[in-house]
Amino acid sequence: MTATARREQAREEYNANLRECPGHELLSVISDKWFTLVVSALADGPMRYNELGRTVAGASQRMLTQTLRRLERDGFVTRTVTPTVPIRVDYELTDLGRQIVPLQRSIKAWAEQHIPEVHAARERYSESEGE
Amino acid sequence: MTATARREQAREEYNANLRECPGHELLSVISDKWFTLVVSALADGPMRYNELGRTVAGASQRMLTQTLRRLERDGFVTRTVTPTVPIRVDYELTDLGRQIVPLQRSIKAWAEQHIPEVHAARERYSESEGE
DNA sequence: CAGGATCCTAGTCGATACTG
DNA sequence: CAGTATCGACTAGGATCCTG
Repeated sequence: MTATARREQAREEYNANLRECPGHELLSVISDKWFTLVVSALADGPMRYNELGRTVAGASQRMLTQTLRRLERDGFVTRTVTPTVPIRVDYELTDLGRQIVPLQRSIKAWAEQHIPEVHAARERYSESEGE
Repeated sequence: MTATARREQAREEYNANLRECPGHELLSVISDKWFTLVVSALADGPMRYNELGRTVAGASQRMLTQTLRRLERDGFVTRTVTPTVPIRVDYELTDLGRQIVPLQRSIKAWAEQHIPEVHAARERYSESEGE
């Protein structure tokens, strides 16, 4: 089992390296299913929790909360609680949050330009490989 | 159960929309754990299967094969079989594959510039929230 | 050499129900 | 209103063994 253990350790070290790589770390953050949606929803201005839930329709409460917590933790949004009754919570992009919008746009631009080629490639592939 | 069914359908429609959105589709492709590694390995020139396995150390055979198949299917790499004994298979970036390198670089650039801010935000967060 | 097939586990995600 | 807690379904990913 020594070989197995050694492999496992190698893999973990490798994963650790990957996690430390800024590029991959950022990718894992922005490729989150809801990240982009929430950020672009907030790009137009601050929003309250339920308002976000309606705008980003499709997100369960759990996912919305989780995404917002992550965004707050990573410094992309601020969370402002107004302890009225009923309570009011506003989310707003930080400077960092606003700075990621251009990057998202360039990704989107690349996608719109080249995704058709990907689709074409897929069709050729499934054609030649049968079904 | 009608309400449940309706919600489920709404969610699936939403997911379908997301999948049709080029931006998210691209993100789901390039955020794959091994995609970037394989592409940048191939950026220096064609490589054989085992060669790739060594360069992208940490990938299991299964993942390597899976990633390569996806890359081939999506038109990012070509797979060339030379039926010698033993068999030889070369992988090489296509034009499309080469065109994604600049995008990866701009993502990496953003990451290297701003990830430190994310880390700082995380420290503040875990400090203030205890633990 | 370059994979395919199989099994298995750890984490992800959504639904549901409950709370300050 | 803005969440938290818990549960089950699902699946991605790795290990392992086998083949043309």
